[in-house]
Amino acid sequence: MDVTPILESLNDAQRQAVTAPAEPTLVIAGAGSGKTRVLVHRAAWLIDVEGVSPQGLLAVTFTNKAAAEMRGRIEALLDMPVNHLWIGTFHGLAHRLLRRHWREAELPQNFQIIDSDDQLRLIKRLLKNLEIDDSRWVPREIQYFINAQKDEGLRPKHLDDDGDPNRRQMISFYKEYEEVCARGGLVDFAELLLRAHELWRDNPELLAHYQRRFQHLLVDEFQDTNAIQYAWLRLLAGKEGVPFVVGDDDQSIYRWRGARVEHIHQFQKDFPSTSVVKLEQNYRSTATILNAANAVIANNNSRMGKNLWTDGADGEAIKMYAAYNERDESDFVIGRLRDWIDHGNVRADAAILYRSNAQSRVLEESLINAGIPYRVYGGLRFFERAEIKDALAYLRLIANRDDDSSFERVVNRPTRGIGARTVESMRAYARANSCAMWRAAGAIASDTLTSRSANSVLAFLNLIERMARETSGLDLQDQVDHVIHASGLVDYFKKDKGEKGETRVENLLELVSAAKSFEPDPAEEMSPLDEFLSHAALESGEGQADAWEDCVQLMTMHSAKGLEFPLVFMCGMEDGLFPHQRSIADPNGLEEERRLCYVGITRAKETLYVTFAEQRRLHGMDNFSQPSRFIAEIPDEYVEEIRPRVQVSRPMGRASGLSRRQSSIAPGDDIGIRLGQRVRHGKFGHGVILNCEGQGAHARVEVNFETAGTKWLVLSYANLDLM
DNA sequence: TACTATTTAATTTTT
DNA sequence: TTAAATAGTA
Repeated sequence: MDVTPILESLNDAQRQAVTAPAEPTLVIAGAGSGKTRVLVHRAAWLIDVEGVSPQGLLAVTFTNKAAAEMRGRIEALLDMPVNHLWIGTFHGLAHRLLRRHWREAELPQNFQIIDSDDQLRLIKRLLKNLEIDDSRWVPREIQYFINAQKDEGLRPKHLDDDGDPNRRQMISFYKEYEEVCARGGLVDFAELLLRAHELWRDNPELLAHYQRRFQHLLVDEFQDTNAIQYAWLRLLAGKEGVPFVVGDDDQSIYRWRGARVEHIHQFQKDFPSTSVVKLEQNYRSTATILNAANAVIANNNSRMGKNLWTDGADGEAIKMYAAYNERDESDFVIGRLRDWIDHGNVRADAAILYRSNAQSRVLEESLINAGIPYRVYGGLRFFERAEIKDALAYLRLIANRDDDSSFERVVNRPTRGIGARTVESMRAYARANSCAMWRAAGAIASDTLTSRSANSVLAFLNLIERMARETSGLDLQDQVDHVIHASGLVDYFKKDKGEKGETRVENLLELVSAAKSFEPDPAEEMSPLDEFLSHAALESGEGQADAWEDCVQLMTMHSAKGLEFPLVFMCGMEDGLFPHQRSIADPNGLEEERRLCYVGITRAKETLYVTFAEQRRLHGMDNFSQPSRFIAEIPDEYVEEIRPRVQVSRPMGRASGLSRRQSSIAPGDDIGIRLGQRVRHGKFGHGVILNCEGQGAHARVEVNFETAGTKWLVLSYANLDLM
């Protein structure tokens, strides 16, 4: 067996990981150190060299994208398709198990998956049913509570209210929610994982079967596993299994979603024979960028400890720009971007990163003004669009009449004279008789309702039945095509004037082609429609279809994880924004923000800009802020400050700008001032510099004083103190 | 039922 | 500021 292709391109540490013996292995893989490569080569090594059957391997990721990439790269490396290799997301694999063993999992065969949006609607509906004031009990918080419990593997029966009435109410909502889901055959994301775990836990023979089958477990982004995912892995690994997990404790940025970095430590306790391999050589960034990242993350406690290095060049300094306000910041970014593009670079190689989505607005405006094409990541995804969800709801209702979520979604969409009151009486009936809306609708239509609304309701029921009849036996795409028309959705959106309606109709037609290109897996014992619906829930589709054009990339630092760009701007580096206000007080929160900063810095391959605004309009109010503490954590030697456009004097060194050191401004003094600089005047008190002009002894500044208003002052006389 | 005025709240988001 | 959700009105 020639192992050259699998090993030749690897460095020592990577090779050590890839060829590790069949024992639990923990790979700590720094940013850009070849994490995916190690996973891919490990799989190839096991199959090609160790002779493990592809069927004996299970590879788990968090995103569909990562799963697809891994499969593609393994196949490329082995030069053959590996169809029987299970690669998927935690949710995808859990789903597969539940479909196969729906009976043991105590689920109806045609259970449907609901996404977070469906889940939230369902909770709101539930509150209405219980006649609960949803300003006192916020649906989002209930949703968060339920998911947090499920992420921890807890059912209502495991929960204790500790005498806390608030908690007690939450638990009862959780219980209610479960009952509604059970009645409708609905499974949310967290439920997929929890059920799959219980399936194995409660069916030892089944578990034994999978334990025998999957000897080798490959896990990507291990630092992001939540309790239930980890428990699931541990069950599967049992005593004999060989988990091979790859992660980076420094890139754990999803604690708020249940991810627990601690699993990295726990893993070594649970599998005492674990060997640890650290990948620290970085192939992405310049030494300067890596040193900066290392320095920042070194401020965190409780790390595994790791230092990225490269045998490449130092590269250019990190550029820091202190903007006057967010407008100035974005103008600066766009100016630099223009230069860069003018030098023959590709727009798509540049990324603008920010902490929160709201920051994109100003940047977008500047980009539009400058005529630079851009793309914002993280918008609504295809399957999340309202019109698509409408169409899917019809399809789901055809597949499962008991799906109340879908029923309520489309019962009056397009409007067909079934108003809130009618729906309300259906709800009441359904609640009183513990039955689905579908049956309630039938019952009250023949009973309680006025003939007019009864007719409307019957028409709706007939419509669904008719569509079910007419589409049975059709190909998937014909089913979808038929439904979007017969339901009246297409006509309904056509009526919408302007571009919006057009886009919606286009999207609906796009859904038909999505169905057309969808390839059901013959191994799954589901109808193609059920499979398509599950696919739609589990894989919400790409953000935007037109990923073609060469665009500057805008995204949050969270969404940037895993990506890399030659040119990166980190914008809005201000305390309060980044680290975010809501994380600053809590040490754990702050450390997570710092990890996010680490993620951001390590996205850059060659050039990194960090910018902050001294003044920023947030929620319609002007706020003054200090540069992010993370900026101060980057050693001076790696940073070059970019001068403001106004030439008052030299920009103050970083030390003076970022520390509390005070200094008086004297004429001719080299230590100058910047726009946004806070100052104090003997008579006018505290203020902020808005504008500057002139040089040396003639230099004047415009200062906005907190109490005295805005004034122009001659620097040499004003005797301002820098604050 | 649909449109308009008012109120409210404001990280990050795989699946 | 603004977007979304709700309440009120035609």
